[in-house]
Amino acid sequence: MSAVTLSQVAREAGVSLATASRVLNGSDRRPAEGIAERVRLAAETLGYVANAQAQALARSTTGLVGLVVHDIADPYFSSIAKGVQRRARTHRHQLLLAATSGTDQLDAVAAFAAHRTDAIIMAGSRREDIDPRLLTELERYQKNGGRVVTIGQDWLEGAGAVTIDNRSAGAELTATLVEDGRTRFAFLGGPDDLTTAVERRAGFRAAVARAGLTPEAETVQGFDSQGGYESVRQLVARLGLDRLRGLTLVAANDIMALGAIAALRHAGLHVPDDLWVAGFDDIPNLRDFSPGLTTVRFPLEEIGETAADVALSGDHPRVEHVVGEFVRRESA
Amino acid sequence: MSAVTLSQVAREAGVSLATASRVLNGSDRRPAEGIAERVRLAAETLGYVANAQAQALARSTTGLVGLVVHDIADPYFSSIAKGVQRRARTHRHQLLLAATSGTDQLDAVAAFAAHRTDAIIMAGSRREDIDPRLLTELERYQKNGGRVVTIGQDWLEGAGAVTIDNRSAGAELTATLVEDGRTRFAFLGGPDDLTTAVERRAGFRAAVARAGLTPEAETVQGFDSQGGYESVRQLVARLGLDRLRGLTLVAANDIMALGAIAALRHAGLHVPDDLWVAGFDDIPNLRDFSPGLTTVRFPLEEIGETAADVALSGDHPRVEHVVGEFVRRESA
DNA sequence: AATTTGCAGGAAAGCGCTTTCCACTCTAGA
DNA sequence: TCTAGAGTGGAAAGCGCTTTCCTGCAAATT
Repeated sequence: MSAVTLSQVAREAGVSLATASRVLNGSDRRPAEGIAERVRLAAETLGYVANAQAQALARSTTGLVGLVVHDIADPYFSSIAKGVQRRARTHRHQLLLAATSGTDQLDAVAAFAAHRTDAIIMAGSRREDIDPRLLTELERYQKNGGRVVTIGQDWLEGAGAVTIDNRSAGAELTATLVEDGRTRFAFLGGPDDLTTAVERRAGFRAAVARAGLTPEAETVQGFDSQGGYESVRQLVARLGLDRLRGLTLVAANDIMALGAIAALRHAGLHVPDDLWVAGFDDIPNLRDFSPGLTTVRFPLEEIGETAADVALSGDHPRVEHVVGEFVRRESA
Repeated sequence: MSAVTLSQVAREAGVSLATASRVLNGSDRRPAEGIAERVRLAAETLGYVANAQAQALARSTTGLVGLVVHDIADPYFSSIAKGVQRRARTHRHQLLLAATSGTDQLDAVAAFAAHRTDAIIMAGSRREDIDPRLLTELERYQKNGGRVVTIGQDWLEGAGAVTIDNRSAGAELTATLVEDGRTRFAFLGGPDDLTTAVERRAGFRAAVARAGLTPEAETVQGFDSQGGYESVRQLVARLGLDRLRGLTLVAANDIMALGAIAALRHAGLHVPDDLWVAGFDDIPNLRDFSPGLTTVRFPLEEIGETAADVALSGDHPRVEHVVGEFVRRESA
């Protein structure tokens, strides 16, 4: 990547480097209009494009913000990413994206640190047992002036956060269903080390217990459609079709709920005639799905936007709290 | 973002800058193991993290690859992004993401050029009338040694590409349906300036004409779920419910097809009992949807991977061609 | 008329690295 | 024993910018 440099432009315009820099790349000192015009013309004819790396080095700020997600193809994360991207743009920042399908958040953070992003947004659902090296890396990053904001919970000292009240969401969803007169529940859960999944289940359990009930089953599967599907197969195997009737299945997220409904359909059970299913998140395009999924909405894009704002604007370690909103549709 | 610098490490280790650089940041010259060990220790204790900006400046290569998509929350693009991200990682590159919901691809490309990304992947569906300034910008970028690869069609001289045969896909899908004995067709189309949408429609038209038939309607709407929904409302208004029965609706993509099916459901029509619907792409999680959507599969993640490979490996202006695969499900 | 201000453009010192030379030591060949 | 050759580590010149001073000039002040 060679390219026209600022000094070529300066020479062409017959001015110094300093002047060229001042007119082209912003400064509080504005050279005289005549000169400025000459510089602009020279830049235009030569096709000058500022070198962001050099600028970053000189200014010691990069205009980059890093986002780490688990799986960018998951609508949950892609919605958040969309929000982040939108606000990053208004803050005149570029988005560096890392999808860490595995446990390699560490690599991603290290890469972002190397690129000296102005901020890092951690959207990957937190795992219960955080890799201590991740913590070390993030703390060092913060000490060097980098900002980090976590989405989900507020788990890092000195970092901003957009917290999501998964526990209450789980409890309220379940309580509402109890009020509907439901008495038999099962939870289709995600992996035990995923905080989001764990908290939603905790809320579910609390609400069920408060109603004096006992869940008939709890599964532990992947946090995706496949996980929902497998959960149902497991339930069918363990309880049998008949005992599934009349059950209310609370899935740890919408995607799992969708997978569960598909599995139920394949098993010959119909939602909501035979049993009920609810989820969390209210991912996009749920409206196209039938039966409409009863869920707890979290404004995903907005969460992304807020995260970007927290990361990129004035008062830093700020934490914004997001609560879910019960959305009643046909499935439960 | 201040941080520990290489020269601090060098001083701590009692060696020169050159040696420290050679030990820590890769070089064909490997300093003696004793010295190397000292440097590594110093780096470790000081918490050194190489400054990618400075490295980029010195090496004149950034290890960045830019991806521009229309809407990262659209499963079509997020799947591609997932593939790109995965391969970028194996090529040891970081992903710079720009979502240009509007016409501002130009800004995105300019930003990528400023950041001296090693390559730019244009996944945003091409518009029929390309902004000439976009072309200029991309050509300059290429002249400076940047690689660009386009996804969809091969519309830029000197660029790599992963071409998608939308026209054939449209034709084959339709032809297959004709073979099934369908005679009455309608096309639910995307915007007229979106090449993907236009080509799929062209294929559809050709196949219908070849069968000696005439489409009963063609709509022009957004390329999203909403567009599919609106298309159906329009059809209902224009043709009436009765004339919709027995029709085969070919939507310009899966998302539109899903929106269409939802609209039909709301209108009291059932797929596939009353009429049929088919789409394109085979986006993820379609399996959870009922009725299963008949579609033409394009391996989205794989397309992303290929694009990244074309962008980042040996022989450049390479073009890979992707053809769709008919997938029969219940909806048509 | 003599001085101070105010502001302009330019020279040059970094920003944190990589890499080319260079000087040097040590081994091996004659 | 002498010299060529093979390696070593280090000095220093960039990479393309920003920004601090500095100098010089014209306008403003007495």
